[in-house]
Amino acid sequence: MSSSSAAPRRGEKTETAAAKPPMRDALVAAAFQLFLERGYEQTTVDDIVALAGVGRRSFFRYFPSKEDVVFPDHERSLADVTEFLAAGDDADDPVLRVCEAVRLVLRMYTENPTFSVQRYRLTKKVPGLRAYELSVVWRYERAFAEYLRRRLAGRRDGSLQADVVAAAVAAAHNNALRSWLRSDGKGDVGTEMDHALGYVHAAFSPSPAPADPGNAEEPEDVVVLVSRRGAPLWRVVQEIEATLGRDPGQV
Amino acid sequence: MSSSSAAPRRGEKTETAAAKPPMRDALVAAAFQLFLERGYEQTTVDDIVALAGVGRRSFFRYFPSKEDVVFPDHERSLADVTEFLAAGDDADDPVLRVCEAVRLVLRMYTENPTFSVQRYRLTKKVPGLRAYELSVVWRYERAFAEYLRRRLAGRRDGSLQADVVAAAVAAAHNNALRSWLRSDGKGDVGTEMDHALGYVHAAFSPSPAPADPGNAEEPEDVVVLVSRRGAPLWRVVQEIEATLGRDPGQV
DNA sequence: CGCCGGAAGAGCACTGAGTGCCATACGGGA
DNA sequence: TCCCGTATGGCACTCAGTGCTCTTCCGGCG
Repeated sequence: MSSSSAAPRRGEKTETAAAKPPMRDALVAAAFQLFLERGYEQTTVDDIVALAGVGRRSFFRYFPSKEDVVFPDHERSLADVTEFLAAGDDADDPVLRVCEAVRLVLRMYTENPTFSVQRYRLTKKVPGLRAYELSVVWRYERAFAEYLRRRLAGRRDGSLQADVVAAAVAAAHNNALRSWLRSDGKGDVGTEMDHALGYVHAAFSPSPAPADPGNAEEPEDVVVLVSRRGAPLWRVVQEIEATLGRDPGQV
Repeated sequence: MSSSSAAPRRGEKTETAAAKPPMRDALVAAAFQLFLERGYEQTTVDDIVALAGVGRRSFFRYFPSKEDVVFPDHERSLADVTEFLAAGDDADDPVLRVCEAVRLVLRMYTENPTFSVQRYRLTKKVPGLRAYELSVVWRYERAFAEYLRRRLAGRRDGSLQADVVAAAVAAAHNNALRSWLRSDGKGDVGTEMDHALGYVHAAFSPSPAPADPGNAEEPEDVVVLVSRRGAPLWRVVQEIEATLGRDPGQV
């Protein structure tokens, strides 16, 4: 019901990664059936394992906590994202690379729209699940920020830029995703996501100094002119400082 | 040890809000003493109440969960932030208003540096506390985003801008705050915070249409020119679209 | 002076999540 | 057939969190 595994026979070991045991899927299916019937908090782990016909101890072998059964694919998705970022070429725009990475996360949601919508309804109602989802999203954001920190190393305010851009990309992703989930998975998320990411990318001057000259990408020319009157003076000074410091020699 | 209450005598009711019972502070003090001695997870609630000399049930009267005792001031701080944002004039720059609001959060940390540093060391080590802190930060971010959503209503991509700006402001705040906490509370957080917020504010063209003409602030003139070659065409189109759509008539 | 009523706390029993440990069943290889 | 590693089931236990009741304290009031 939940994931993409296609009937791995028991005991079969695929050469690359672990084949998903059917028990895991059975637990997810049983859990969601009960969660949708009675609600998350009204369902105990004993109820789930009773419906799935397995022992209680087995549940916690597959899911470290009751909350984990609601997000069965995030571990793999997070691994995909970090791998994707680690495999990146040093020539491409770091911000764009993160935008590409966040589309991997989106893909995990769109692979199974009905499941994602059901889960969204759950997380919207249950505070505990909302908190858990936050910690999941935070791990993606950390992966983005650490990648950007590596790529922006040496740049002035590189650490700050990494954190802010990672948060902005994640927020844009969440905005488009939630809009899509609210509409029951109808509409074109991809386009909406690109629009949101385009907004973020335009807001932050990307302009990486390409390590490999002669590659396909040329650095962007960005001009930012900020003029303010009547505002608190210290604010203006900081804005100018930040604008100038964002990428020296470019403004 | 923890908060700012100055010995409210028992039974005394201040006219405005609830006077803080000393038991609450005693519980926080006992909890932190044990947390620092043996660690968070190695300390049970029974240990805390035994040290504080109160009944176990009383602990949960003051703190809904064991995690809450680590963040005893956030509820008040969150209330301050929402109140501050609700009291805002419709004339001022919404992004700057949020930047001011986030300084209220910073103030809560700087009011008691040693306490904040101790808590930072705890949250850095304990995953459960990290998750809890995320949910706390998320509530601030939601307050920012909802305020911005109100102020940017009607604007194209107003909801998106609200989410992204709120996330960026929160990320800038966290970046400066964490840097300060890592250095044991030494250094000038305020300046660092202003620098980070200035970066965020410069990245997003703030330009509110002032509801009250003739107020102190004039709208900013912002010109953003993005030129890219060799990049995926759809990306360029989205960037231009996002840049143009950010505030019609301004670019 | 004694009674009363509400608020704050203590004590207790209970549910449910999560863990450690051991027994058992299955399946492949020697 | 035996052996061994793995997957699973079955306890028993700790601990967070909750509902309930009883007590205590305190201020007001007849």
